[in-house]
Amino acid sequence: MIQISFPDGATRSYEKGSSALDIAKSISEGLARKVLAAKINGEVWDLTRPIQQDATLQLLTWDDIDAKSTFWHSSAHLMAEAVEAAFPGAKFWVGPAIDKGFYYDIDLGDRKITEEDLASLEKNMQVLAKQNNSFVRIEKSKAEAVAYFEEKGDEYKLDLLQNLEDGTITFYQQGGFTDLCRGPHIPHTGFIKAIKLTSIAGAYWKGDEKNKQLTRIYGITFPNQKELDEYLAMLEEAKKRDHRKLGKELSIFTMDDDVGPGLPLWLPNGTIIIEELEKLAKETEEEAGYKRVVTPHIAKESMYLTSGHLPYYADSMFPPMSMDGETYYLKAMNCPHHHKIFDAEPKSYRDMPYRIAEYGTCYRYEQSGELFGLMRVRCLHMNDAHIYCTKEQFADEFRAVNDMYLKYFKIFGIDKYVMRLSLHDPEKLGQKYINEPELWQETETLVRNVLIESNIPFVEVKGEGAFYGPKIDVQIWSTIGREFTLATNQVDFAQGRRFKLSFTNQNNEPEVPLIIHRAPLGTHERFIGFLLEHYAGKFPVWLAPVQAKVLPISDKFVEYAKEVGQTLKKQGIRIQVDERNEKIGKKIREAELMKIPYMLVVGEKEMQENSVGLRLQGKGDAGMITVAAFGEKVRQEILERKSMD
RNA sequence: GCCGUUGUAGCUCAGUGGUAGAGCACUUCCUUGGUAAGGAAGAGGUCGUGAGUUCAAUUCUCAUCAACGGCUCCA
Repeated sequence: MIQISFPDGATRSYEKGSSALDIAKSISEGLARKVLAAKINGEVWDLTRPIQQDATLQLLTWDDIDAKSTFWHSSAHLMAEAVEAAFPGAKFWVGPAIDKGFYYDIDLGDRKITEEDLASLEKNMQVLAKQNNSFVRIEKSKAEAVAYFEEKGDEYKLDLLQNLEDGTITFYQQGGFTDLCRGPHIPHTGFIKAIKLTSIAGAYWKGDEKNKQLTRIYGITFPNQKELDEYLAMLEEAKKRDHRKLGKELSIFTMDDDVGPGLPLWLPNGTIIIEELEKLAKETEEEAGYKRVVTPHIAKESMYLTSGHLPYYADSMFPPMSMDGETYYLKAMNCPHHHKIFDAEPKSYRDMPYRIAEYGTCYRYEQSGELFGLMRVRCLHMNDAHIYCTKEQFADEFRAVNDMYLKYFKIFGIDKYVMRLSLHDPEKLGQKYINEPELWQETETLVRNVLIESNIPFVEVKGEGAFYGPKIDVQIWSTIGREFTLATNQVDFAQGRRFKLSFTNQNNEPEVPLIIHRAPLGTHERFIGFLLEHYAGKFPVWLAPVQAKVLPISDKFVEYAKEVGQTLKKQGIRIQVDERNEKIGKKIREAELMKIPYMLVVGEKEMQENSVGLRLQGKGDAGMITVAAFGEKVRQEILERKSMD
């Protein structure tokens, strides 16, 4: 007998070799029908795999994230079975579960799969699923496994095998499909009731662009049709929040073929948001002891050789231009210019920390396939600043920058983000990272400690650092699930020396400053793209391009509406008057669609009482209010940069 | 940059080997209406661009540009 302990603390005895499914059945038949996989001693197992020793057991149903992964991984196998039937000889690389669904990378040889094929694959998957084929775990020795795939001529699986240790290799088989696979899997295909193959894409083998491109098919499955329908409906909802769609609807920005890809044109509405953000940044930075600077958009090649950017990033800078025998580049970053400002006048320890800030315009030649609305562009306006400080000042300065981030996030109500401590990869020292192993260690520890001391939750990621030092990136996800770095806070121990920057310390010796690069509001492009999605276009009053719109009931009240408009405009409120000869319902509808926070309906009653009929966007009629009281209320909300309830 | 898809009016989208259509938006007129679309008329497109096939191309072929879904990249 073996002892099985359950999550609630209970322990029960079972016969040696019992499976998790046997145990589930012993508890209840209903549970046994629902359960998809089991966690044995914290490791996810097939339900049918015999348990030979005492263990802790957790039965996993659809609600559990590990069960979903198992379910989707099994669905990938089911899809592979359908693909193999439709494209005999197809070779399979890997087919993992992902956040939402699964994919499989496939080498189809010369054949091509099209969107139309997806429908027939889906149908065949339905048929195969209904056969309730079991996922059978088969153990083989490595030699047997190698022989099997050599016979099959499958170089992909042979490659996978190479990296596996000698010993037992597991295969899984369902219906007519067998695959090298670590598992685990759900008991049988019958659980998969609702299937949607979502897209076809190219994907480089092993993610390396020098390798052959495989065909990747993405899909998602559910244990019932209802959940699939809900999922598809949710995707539709997400599309409505897409900043590209909202940006057009709300006249925030536009793109034009003649201007060029990735070069957004900011329309008047978008420009208002830009200016409000800059106002916020300038106030905040002024308060935090930054000085403002302005630098040119171009610089000579020599400066980027000094900075060390050129060898690392030449490919993603716009090609150089030649003038008077000199080579110039459009700037892709502001730091070298700022270093030159630091260097323009001699500095002593009394000048430190020296903080300079600029909304710098940068140009980056992002690969054409990478451009994405406002989130990934070729012309960007960065909320940039550089802090030059002594080693002793570093921790305080770095902490102050983090605090500034948190202050901003509070204003914008940003709570869904991940702070990522991005470190170097020791294997790439000298290639992707400056070859200073000890300095890396030292600064990474410094940054980590600041985060720990400030009680900021974070994750560490190797190989994501800048070439000159570690950094903290704030990661966000667009409504369609793409990941972006919204803001960044970086340490730089390299450029100070490269630019021969120094200050005179208290011992009258020259000392190289540490540099902090920071951009809490990221770039206008990405930040506004993010805000559009974050607020679903419903900007708080202080950011809203039009803060209130006066809607006269009929022509008779246009004069009064204009008066109200003038009064509020004088108070600094961004206001419009809808003078058109339209019914009030239509004026309201359009103001609602433009997501204008306050609609001021004016007619006979309001005119007599020097009032407006207040309507709140998305909430409806809020009753009468005097013009004076409304002006006071809105001025206060703007001043506080109040977020909408 | 790579794989795949798409490109028709300001927007959303139909459609055809014989030089194009709807709804909304726009203009004018009628209507003066109290909280999400009042009515009528009108104007608006060299069908992304270039070349080829054809008597004839928006439609077929090729190239190119751009957008979209991914991959790679992201100072």
